[in-house]
Amino acid sequence: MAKGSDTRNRILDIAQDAVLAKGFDATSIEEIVAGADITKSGFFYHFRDKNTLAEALIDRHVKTEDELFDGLAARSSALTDDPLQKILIFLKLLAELLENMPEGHPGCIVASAVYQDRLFSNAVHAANRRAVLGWRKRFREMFAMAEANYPLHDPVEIDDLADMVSAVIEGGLVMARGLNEPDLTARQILLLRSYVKLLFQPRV
Amino acid sequence: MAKGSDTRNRILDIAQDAVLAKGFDATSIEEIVAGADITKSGFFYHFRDKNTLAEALIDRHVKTEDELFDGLAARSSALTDDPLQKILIFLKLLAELLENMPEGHPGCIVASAVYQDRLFSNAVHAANRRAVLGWRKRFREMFAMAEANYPLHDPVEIDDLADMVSAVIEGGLVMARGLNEPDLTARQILLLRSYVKLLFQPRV
DNA sequence: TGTACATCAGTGAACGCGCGTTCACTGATGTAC
DNA sequence: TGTACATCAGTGAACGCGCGTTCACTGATGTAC
Repeated sequence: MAKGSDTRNRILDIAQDAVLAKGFDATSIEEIVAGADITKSGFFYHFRDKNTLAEALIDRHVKTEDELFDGLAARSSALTDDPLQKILIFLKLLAELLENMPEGHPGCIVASAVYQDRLFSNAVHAANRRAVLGWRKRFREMFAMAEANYPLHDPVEIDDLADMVSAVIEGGLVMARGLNEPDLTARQILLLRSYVKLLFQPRV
Repeated sequence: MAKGSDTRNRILDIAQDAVLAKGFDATSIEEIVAGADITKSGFFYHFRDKNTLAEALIDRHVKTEDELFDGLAARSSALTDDPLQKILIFLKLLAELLENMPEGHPGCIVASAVYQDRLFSNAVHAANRRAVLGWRKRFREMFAMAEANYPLHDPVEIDDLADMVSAVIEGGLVMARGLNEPDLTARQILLLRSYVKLLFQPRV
């Protein structure tokens, strides 16, 4: 009944949930195939081995997240022409989105892989690296536009600022999990937004 | 020759390195005892099971880190009486410290456990929670002192600000690992410092 | 000071179970002529 | 339109290995009388 690519996506869905809940290593192929209602050999038809699953998981996750960020950027661009306001709206929308996303926020898969990296193949390592560099590039462009229009009130590197978006998200997710306070990440994003405001915004 | 507590600490040292390198699950008791030059049964004399090792690892790590933070706080207190300056110096010292600590920074063990938590017993979970709450309490006190003396230039919660220190450290470590840029974390701390300055410091 | 017993810090061998992976095979669908 | 072959999306059984854990035992040190 189900086509091959359906099964493959079902495997990825189930695997993602499990990996976010308890880590890649603790997620067995056995439990994935039980959830997807296929046999273990069915799994190996779709993925050469467990590393290939990890790679696919990261790549798909990054793609989803990129689309999500693109959407937020488009929405904030539609609301203003000012590059600084665009960032501030973007961060506000991001915080709202994270607040309404109690479990399984984006970012986790990458962080989760980062903390087990010796375990993984170079391909997985590389996928992770691409993901983080992609975030840096995206946010750097946003901040560079703001910097061109507004003088910084403190001399900081735009690249570092770009990384701070990812760092605050990732760190927020770690804290949110450790404390079981799902909205902690959103509040951290709003603090970052406050920083951006103080850093760029002309003083009254 | 070696006393019991020496062996125990040797086990913890070796386990910590391995856990930071590849995660708790991927670290086998076998490899730990090989490094510590004892037999597997020797390990089980010191730790009832693998969960108990995780607990001990977190607790010891938190203790070390608390002492480290206490040291930085004492040094910055010695340099100034002003509560805001104290925070700024503290963050500067922290950044310097992280810069000179290429591998195995503090914070990792907790984050690493956070991302595999379903795997662990409640005791491990609780140890992690205590750790994060301890950080919040420490930094909240520092920021509360500053707030009492300086008006905030943007209305933010002191508790969130306190969490931001931990979040930026944890997030920075994730990014640093993902990109293999060890000094990324230190630079993120300095950005946080810039935020604190802009948020509290009277404008000229 | 000597003896008896207890505790400490382990050893060595064995266990069973779960896991990732392989392999030969299969029924349904697609394609060529 | 029918037949032959190929590909797709799996099944089912078996594998071997590594892992966490257990258990009976041991030599060295500490303590009581």
